[in-house]
Parts: sequence; structure tokens; C-alpha cells
Amino acid sequence: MKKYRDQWRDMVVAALQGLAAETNVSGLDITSLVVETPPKPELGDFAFPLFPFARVFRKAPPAIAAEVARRVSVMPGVGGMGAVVAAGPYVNVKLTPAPVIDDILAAIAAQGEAYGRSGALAAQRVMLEFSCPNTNKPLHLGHLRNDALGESLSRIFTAAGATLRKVNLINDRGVHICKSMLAYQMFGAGTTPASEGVKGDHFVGSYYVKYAQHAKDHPEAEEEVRQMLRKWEEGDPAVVALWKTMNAWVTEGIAQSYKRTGISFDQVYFESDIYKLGRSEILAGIQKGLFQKDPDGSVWVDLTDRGMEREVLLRSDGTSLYLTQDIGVAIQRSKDWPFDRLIYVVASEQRHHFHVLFAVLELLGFPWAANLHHLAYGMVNLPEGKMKSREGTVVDADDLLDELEKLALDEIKAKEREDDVGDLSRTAQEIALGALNYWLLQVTAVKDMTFDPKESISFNGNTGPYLQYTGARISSMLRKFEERKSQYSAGAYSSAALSLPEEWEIAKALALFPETVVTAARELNPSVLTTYLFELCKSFSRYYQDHPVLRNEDAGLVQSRIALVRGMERVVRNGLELLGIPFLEAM
RNA sequence: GUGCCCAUAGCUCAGCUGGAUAGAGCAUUGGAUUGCGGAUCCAAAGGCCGGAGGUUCGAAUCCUCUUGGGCACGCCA
Repeated sequence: MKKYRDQWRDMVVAALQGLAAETNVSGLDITSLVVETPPKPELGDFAFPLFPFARVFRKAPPAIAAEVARRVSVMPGVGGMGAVVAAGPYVNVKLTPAPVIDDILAAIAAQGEAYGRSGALAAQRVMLEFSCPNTNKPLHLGHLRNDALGESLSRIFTAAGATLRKVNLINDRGVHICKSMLAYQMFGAGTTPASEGVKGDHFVGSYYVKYAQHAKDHPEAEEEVRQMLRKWEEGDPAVVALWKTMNAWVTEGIAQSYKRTGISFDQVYFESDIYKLGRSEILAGIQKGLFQKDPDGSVWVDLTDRGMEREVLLRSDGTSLYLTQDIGVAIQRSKDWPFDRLIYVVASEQRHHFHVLFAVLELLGFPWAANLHHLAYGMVNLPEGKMKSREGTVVDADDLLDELEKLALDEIKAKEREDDVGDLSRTAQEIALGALNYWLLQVTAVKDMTFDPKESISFNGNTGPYLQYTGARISSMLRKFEERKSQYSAGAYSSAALSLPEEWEIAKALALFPETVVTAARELNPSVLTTYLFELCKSFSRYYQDHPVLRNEDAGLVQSRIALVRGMERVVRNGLELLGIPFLEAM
């Protein structure tokens, strides 16, 4: 669609310049000419508001609009492209649909899976960090939002042409891990996830909970934990062995969850490998006078001239902090895989941390420090209220997925679709995932949100399953067409047959897909795509409700509408892929 | 207390770099010649865009103040 928009913009620009030249007006600022979509389709396909030019022409906008419309309408070749009319202060353009429809449908058919991909960000190497689980408990609802955002953005960036690298950082060391380990030593009695038939992350998580209960009336436990951490750092064989065993259980469990939700990474960093990084950079920074050592031995950075505080970089005993480590990791990454941008998908609670991190890296003089970005996302609550780990109201990711799958399964059964669906449990899983990812991505990242499992799985409304349903209906239509193909062989595709306003609306929307992907990437916002796809599907549902695709006497009409349906199928398929929502051919 | 973020229909959310009468979905009410899967579609009703100023030809959008909510303010991660 961009092509056409630019074409018409150029013509309007030429008209304005022509008018300026003839009336001896100078100082025309053409950058203030914007193209927008009229609020109602009847008004046209593009609109140019001319308010900004009133001053320079000393004329009322409607008068300018009338003059511009007149000039554009007599430009060579305009007749075949479309009509141009003034509507008050606006110049509206109504495209001639047929050639545009031909163009769009041909492009989709030719590009197939690649339709929607572009080179818009071709020069960019983008590293995207997300998920970053702890190895002391299973994933919860918050991780699901993180993962959905990270995975979807990675696909969107890739589609927009960027070279993208997904990285994960597993927090597999520290006091929280030792707590589970200590509790397991005390109460584990040699059991394993296998012996108990429990997923590894849940197994270990249960000991984390047991520790918390134990520590309530055993204050000395805290000291034992610290001792254990010390032993771990010293490489005590027994402690390290237990740590390895329990970490393996958790990471295996988390890997299963990733598989279930379609999450993957190009590189995984382990905190246990890299937690010592950063220290040397801090020490070097002291030499350069960037940081100061206090009398007690702690090292600080003064950020007050940036409106921030003084922050600790090294403890008085010389050891690193989380911040120190993140400094080291960023530097390491810039060496491992030099990037143009590094985006961290991390909950908004850590805004301050990243503020400081980025400031320190800038102080250290890394040129890439200006291209670090914290994609902060808000909390996910349930209709019942907030998640609070202390009150045990944290929603476990696997449990939630189980619940969604059950709801989906119930729905399939209620509609008596078991026989049509193929693999029943797989379909339920895919619907559950569609419901989850759509809901999580539909809300702008920075905002806190409410996740309503029942509403998310609903098959009507603004939901993932609704999109999947539209895809399934489209697939069904295309299957039927293939079965009866010979019936329609007398006719041939012709864009002229697609003369309904609904068909024009759909075709235009299909044409907007590639630009929409780029916008989503530019704004780091998958919800741009959810909204786009929902509206596209709604238009299509409305259309086929009233206008039969296959049940037509005119074989040419059938062929033409099928071409449009094929375009729909392609865009829905490619679009859902970018959101991590499975496309279903039947449901 | 200080800083950052959020506030749009009863509920859940869109609203692009300011542009035509602020939009969806859910819920509510009323409809759709047995229909290419009715898991759909249509319609009605529902708003001082938290409030007050300001900038502008023009503000949900930008600025200031204010109210309410969230989060962060550790030699934790």
C-alpha cells in the first residue's frame, strides 16, 4: 500500500508546488503534508489534510483543497489510477480497485511464506534477551508474558529484516538456589522427580516452598544457606554435585515448558558461568577515575550529575553484585556477537536497575551503550486479584496451560467437533496457546493487565481462538474448493469480479500487512499486529457471511473470490506465526 | 518522602509522528430465506478520554499543575 500512498503524495506535493509557483508563494514546507486514512471508507482510501498550508497560502484550507484536487485530477494518467476530490479541508483519493487488487493478490501468491517480510531493518543486528528464569522454581504467569513478548518480537524483527539473536540468561546460582538445596537435603530423602512422577521444576520448587516454611521457626536456616553458598563458591564437591543435579531437574522442566509454548533461544548464558564478569571492568574504571573507592573498600559510581544517585558497584569485601555482573555480561555479549541494539525484556520493576546499568556502561565509554533498551512490561493479574508470592497466589505457568487446555477441550466436545478436529488433545493445546499468546500480546507491554482465562479461550470476541477459527473456516473453504475444482474450471480469476466494497476493504487490509509488521518492530509492540489481524478477520467474517464464495453460478466469480480467500489464508497464517499462535486448519 | 509508570463505555482493551462525528470485544437488549462448520454475522444502547489550566487553526494524543492506582528506592536478584 505504501507504493500507492507515496505515488499520490507526490502528486499532491506537485500540485501544492505548482500552486505556490503560480501565486508567487514561497516558504512552502512540504514535510508537513501527511497522508492518512479517512475515517469512513466511502470517503476514499487516502486523505490529505491541508490545514498546515493555510498560513503560507493565505487561504482557507477548503479553498486550497479544492484547488489541489483540481490540479491533481488533470495530471496525466490519473484517470486510470483513481479519483481525487476535495471534501472540506481534505483532499481525498479514491483508488481504482481492480489493478490494485491484482497487484496485491499476485504479490501474496508469489511471496507465500515470505509475504510480510521486508528489508526495512536489514542493516540491524539486534540481540534480544528475555525469559531469564531462576532455577529454584517453575515458570509463572509473569514469565509467560515475558516469553510471549520476547518470542513474538524476535519473529517480528526477523520478518522486518533484522538479524536477530535471542538470548536467555539462566539464574542458576545464589541464595535462592541454595534454599531449595538445603530443604532437599533435609526433607528430600533421596527422592527424584522421576521417583515422584513430578516435573523437575515443580519438584525443586516444592523444596523452595518447604524451605520457607522451615525457616519460619528455624531462624538458623538462613545462616546455613549462606554457608552453603560459600561452599558452592569454594567448589565443595558435595554441594556442587547436588547443585548440578537439582539444576538439571529444573532446567529440564523449564525446557518442557518452553517446548509447550514454542519458545526457543539462539544462545543461553548461565549465571554460574558469568557471575564473576564485570569486576575487572569496575577495577579498571577506578584507575580511570570513573568510580570511587570508599574507606570501607566498597566501590561506588556517582550518577548525581545525571539526576540519579550514588550506586554501589562492588561490596566492601570486594565481591560483585547483580549490577556488576550485568555490566560484565553486556560487555561479554558485545564481544560474542557485536550488536547494533540490545533489547532486554524485563519486568518494569527493574527500570531503575537498567537505568543505572546503561548509565554505567556509557560512563565506561562503550559506543553501543546508547543502543541498549529496556522493554519494560507490567504485571499480569487475574480477575480474582493480584499475584503475590508471599500469599501463594502466584499462578503457575503449567497449571494455567492445563486449565486453558481443559477449557478448550470442553468447548470442542460441547460443539461436537471431536471427529472433525483430528488430534483432539493437540488441537486443544494449540487453542490454549493461541488464547494465551493473543491475550498477553494484545495489551501494550508497559501496562499492567488482567488475564481472564475463561474470556481468553472464548471463541468469539477479540481473542486468539477467534482468529484461529477464522483461519479454520478459510481452510475449510479452500479444501472444499479443491474437492470441487472441476466445477469451476469454466471460469477464471478477474479482479473486476471483486467489486464489492467488502472485497476492496479486505484487499487493502491484506496489502497493509508488511507495513504493519514494520510498525510493530519499530514500536517494539506486537499488539499492533494483534489489532491488525483481528480487524482483518472481522472484515472477512462479515464478508463471507453475506457473500458466498463457492455457492455461485458464475464460475469466474468463484475463482476470483477464491483468490481473495487464498490471500486471506496466507496473511492470517503468516501473521499468527509472528505472534506464536498456531494456525489451525480445523478446530 | 523522592523518582518512574499508568488512568479512555459497567468490565477488558485499541487509538500511529496532534487532524474529519473517540473505536473494538465482553456483558445487556433485539435480530439473521437449515447456513461454503451458527464456535459465525447484524443492530441498538452505552463516553465531560481522571480533573484543571496552557500551546495550536485543531488535543485522548504535546507541556504544567492536580487527584487516584502501581512499581522502585538493599554492599538482594
